[in-house]
Amino acid sequence: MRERPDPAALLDWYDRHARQMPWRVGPAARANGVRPDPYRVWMSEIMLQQTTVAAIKSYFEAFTTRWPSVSDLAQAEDADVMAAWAGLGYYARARNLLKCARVVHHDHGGVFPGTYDGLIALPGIGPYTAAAIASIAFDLPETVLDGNVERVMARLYDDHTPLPAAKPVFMEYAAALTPQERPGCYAQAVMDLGATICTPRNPACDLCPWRKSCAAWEAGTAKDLPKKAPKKRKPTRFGIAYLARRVDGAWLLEQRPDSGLLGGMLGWPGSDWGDAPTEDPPIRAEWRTLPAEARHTFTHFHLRLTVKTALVPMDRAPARGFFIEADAFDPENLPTVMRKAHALTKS
DNA sequence: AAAACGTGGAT
DNA sequence: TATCCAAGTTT
Repeated sequence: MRERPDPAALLDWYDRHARQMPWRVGPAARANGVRPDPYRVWMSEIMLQQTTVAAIKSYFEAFTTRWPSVSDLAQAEDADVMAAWAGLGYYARARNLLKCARVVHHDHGGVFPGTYDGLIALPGIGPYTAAAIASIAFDLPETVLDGNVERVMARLYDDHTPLPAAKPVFMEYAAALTPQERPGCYAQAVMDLGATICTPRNPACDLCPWRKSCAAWEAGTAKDLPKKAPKKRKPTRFGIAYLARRVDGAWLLEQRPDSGLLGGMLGWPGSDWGDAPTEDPPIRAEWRTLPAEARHTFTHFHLRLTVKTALVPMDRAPARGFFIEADAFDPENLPTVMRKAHALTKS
């Protein structure tokens, strides 16, 4: 007979195997009443949305060093924050990060709300992140349901209902297991379990503290769960990017509109991205087409970008965009697709 | 409620 | 090379 999953067994496992992260307070220190800085927890959770721990590492370090508190961040320039986020993706997160910091600074005295309802009212904080901050930073018994927890629940209950339709049910499973004791450790424990043991492929069931409680283990179906709705295939779009360099070395860039793809980021002026882009140079010049195109894949389409370059005189005004002096230009401040286009000019 | 929204690493 | 995947939110 299968046993009910025991939160205490997972907590015991976590006490021995908790991963260390720069924003975490380990189980031992927590037992002594130490809690993590809500600002750092929040920052980590926003960065971790659909993003791996490895990918955010240097960004978390850079952000928290440069802006040690939420009030510091609230007073930052938009352009500095967007530039610092460049390369991490999902740029709405950066815009909302700044919005959220400013609301916390101006409306909450620089102190994060200590409730789920207070947190979810903030920009960029949805159901998962509100529960994560409430539990991890404030030790409230809120239930986190992220991709890890969904996978763990699908397997514990051998539930073959495809995601995302299964989400409400998985939430019920997860909520029923959330303990009143040590909810902050528990939230991190169940996500650590999903990240290190109950992994998407080749789960390490032998090492799992919940193996005896796992219906999928019993049924031998763990590796096939969770089921997911079939994905749509990505279409290919085409575009043109115009990389103009002034004779003094300055580059012609533009700030993209706040909404939509790469919103709020710097980028090369270009055509629309579609089936057959039309020429639309941002400045009069003799344009040369580079032999290779920049290829990049976004969430929902592939892009093949034709890169055109030109050298322009000092006194010529652009129709779109603005020149950035060579000294002030850093391709690291651009989103990845724009970095790729720039890199092609150097080979 | 389905679609938009990035990127890099693993397989 | 193609596909999947990673601590989701917004519209």
